[in-house]
Amino acid sequence: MKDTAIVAARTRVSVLLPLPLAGAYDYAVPSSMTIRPGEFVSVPLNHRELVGVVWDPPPTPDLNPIPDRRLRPISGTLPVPPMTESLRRFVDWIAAYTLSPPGAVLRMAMSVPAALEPPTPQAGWVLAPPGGNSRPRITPERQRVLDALRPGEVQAGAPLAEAARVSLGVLRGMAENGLIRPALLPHRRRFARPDPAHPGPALAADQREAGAALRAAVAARRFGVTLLTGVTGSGKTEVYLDAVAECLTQGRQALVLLPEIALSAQWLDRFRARFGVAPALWHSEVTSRTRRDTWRAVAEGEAPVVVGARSALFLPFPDLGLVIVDEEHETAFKQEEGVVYHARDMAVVRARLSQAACVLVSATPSLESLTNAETGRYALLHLPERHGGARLPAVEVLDLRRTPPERGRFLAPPLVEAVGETIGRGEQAMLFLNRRGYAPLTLCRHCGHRMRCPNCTAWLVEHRAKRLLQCHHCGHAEPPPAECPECGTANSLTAVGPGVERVLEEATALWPEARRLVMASDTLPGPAAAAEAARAIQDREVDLIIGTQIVAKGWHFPHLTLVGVVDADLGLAGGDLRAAERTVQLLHQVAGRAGRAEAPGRVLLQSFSPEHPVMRALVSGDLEAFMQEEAAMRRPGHWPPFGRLAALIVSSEEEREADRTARDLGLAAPGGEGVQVLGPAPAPLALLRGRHRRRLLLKTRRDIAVQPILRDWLARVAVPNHVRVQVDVDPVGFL
DNA sequence: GAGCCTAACGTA
DNA sequence: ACGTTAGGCTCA
Repeated sequence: MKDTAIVAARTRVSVLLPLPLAGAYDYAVPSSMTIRPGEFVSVPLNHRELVGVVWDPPPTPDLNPIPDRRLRPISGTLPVPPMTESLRRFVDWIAAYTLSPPGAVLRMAMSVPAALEPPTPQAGWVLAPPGGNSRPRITPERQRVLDALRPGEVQAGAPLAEAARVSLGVLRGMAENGLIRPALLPHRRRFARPDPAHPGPALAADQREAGAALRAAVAARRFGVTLLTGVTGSGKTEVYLDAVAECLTQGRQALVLLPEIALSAQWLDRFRARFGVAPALWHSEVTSRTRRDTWRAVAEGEAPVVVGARSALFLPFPDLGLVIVDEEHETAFKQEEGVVYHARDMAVVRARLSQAACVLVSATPSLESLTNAETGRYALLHLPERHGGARLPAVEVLDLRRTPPERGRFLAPPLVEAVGETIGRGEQAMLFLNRRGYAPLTLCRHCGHRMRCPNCTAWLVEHRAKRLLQCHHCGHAEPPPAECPECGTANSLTAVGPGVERVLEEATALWPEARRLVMASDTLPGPAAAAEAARAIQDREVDLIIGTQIVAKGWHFPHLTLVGVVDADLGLAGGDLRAAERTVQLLHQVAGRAGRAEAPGRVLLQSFSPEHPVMRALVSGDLEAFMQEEAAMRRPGHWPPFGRLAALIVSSEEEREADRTARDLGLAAPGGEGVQVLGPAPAPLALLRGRHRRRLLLKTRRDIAVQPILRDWLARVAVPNHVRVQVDVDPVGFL
């Protein structure tokens, strides 16, 4: 049924409320009201008024409906464009796929309650028509106001007064004298329309070709997915911005999803270079006023392009024509709390339900997307080379067994030498270590006691600058004790292993003259700090960058020619299915920061196992072959993407309760052809935020859906209060 | 999600 | 007997 179909004849409708209820509730429609599906309505629930959305009749009618006479009436409708059918189906789809209550998903699409209220019209001033009997005096101040206002133009008081360099009192006086009159400001268009014809940067031949293919996909106005790959620095962004331009020409809206949007000032510069204006932004740092305006502008079709984090998927686009997921391999797209979903996969669904083109972009695509490209479900576009004279950096492994660092140090002599040479030449170097703080472990030299988090199965990380031992999982922090809490020996606690702070300390000793900058999430709080750091690096105010994974994300540092990876083996330990894939992706992205202009780049990987397939892939640069080996390892056991996986995480503050429920689930485990349950076993973080966690994994063949099996399974097991069973369909990272 | 009910516990 | 609090239930 189309959204526009009027169902005035209905006396009752289903209303989905943004609450974790099992389903929609029915309400009576007063005869004076015309209600369409998707309408935002205010309804009574218990003793309060709530805003919900008129939902479509459920496919199977309720066997035990509330009788009409017991229904409560809808109180009113809200003056907002109704939720589109495609967004309603998206909410239903995610709820069914993730086994979440639909209302919990709806809440994500109603995250800005203020946007649903009628906008308060803003007052301003307009020139009064000439004439009238009295001739008011025109002072210089008044003249400046008259000059600042064009005939018929309405301006708000504060900016008008500022433009005319007068106080607000002058405006009031002029109004009394009939020179100007109050008027309502026209609805301000806050989002400039990006101009698809704006002259953007010149594209190379292969970029133009890929751009044309994407344009054709957008112009088809049909659903389809394209995987856009290409080495780091090959200009993928400019290519997909071409697709955005086509989408604008088609008069439809475009959505670009980025991980860690807050840190992408450089990305916005590129957008501005292509279109002349900035896009609408959507992420957690956007202020409430802007959120409200953005939500409304999107709903009214006045924000043609939105760039945002994963939650932007739930914005009310009336005519979405293109969804782009940049850095599609990033695990940051996985939402781990509340409704557990993967934004990359949901972007594909959103595009399908909106008849839109979808483009997944990465220099290091996930095995999931590569496999979909191989089987023909996705189209594949590949940009083979860097442009502007830049070449891919040369990658070497530094064997730490043969050239170990000095005792108590973490940089091996060849790396120390390379960094010294690089900054000596006036170029920039980067040391990458994916670990915040000073040291990951504090150990008693006397008794071997390790400083552990009281709430989690984790060591406390020393942050020396803050004089704290911190847990990176729950936020627990304590000052480092003077003596060992176990054996009482004084001054016996030692820092073991490096974090970026400790690498900085070593760098300071080695190159006291070099200008150093640490980039980590806790040293760059917020987008402004990150943007400032990027500017300082681009303007060559920095010689040596020491950073965690935030340095891997899409930065363009033209003067950076050397990247040293302090611990390339980090991340390979542990039984994670995707550990190798993720390490290759991360290190390849980090390596890709080097040599993005004329000067060639060099990458040194410090490793204890240079023969590991991950190191070999990085050195050869042949990621394709590496991914094929990965595929060959996962295919026989039906591991993703060649099979399906769902995790049940059982957690409780009482260890025995968690164990008992996990065991009960294990006893009730489903089976049969192509269905397998692994566990229960302690979850990788067996204790997290004070809760004991057990995990079961359901693995099925690709042609078997996990949701009905999970629903059945959970229905057969009684879960006591205080025990939580969290369902994670398609888990990434085995937390 | 939030108010309301109930049960359990504490206090005089 | 009465007040307080925590947890569970229900909402159309």
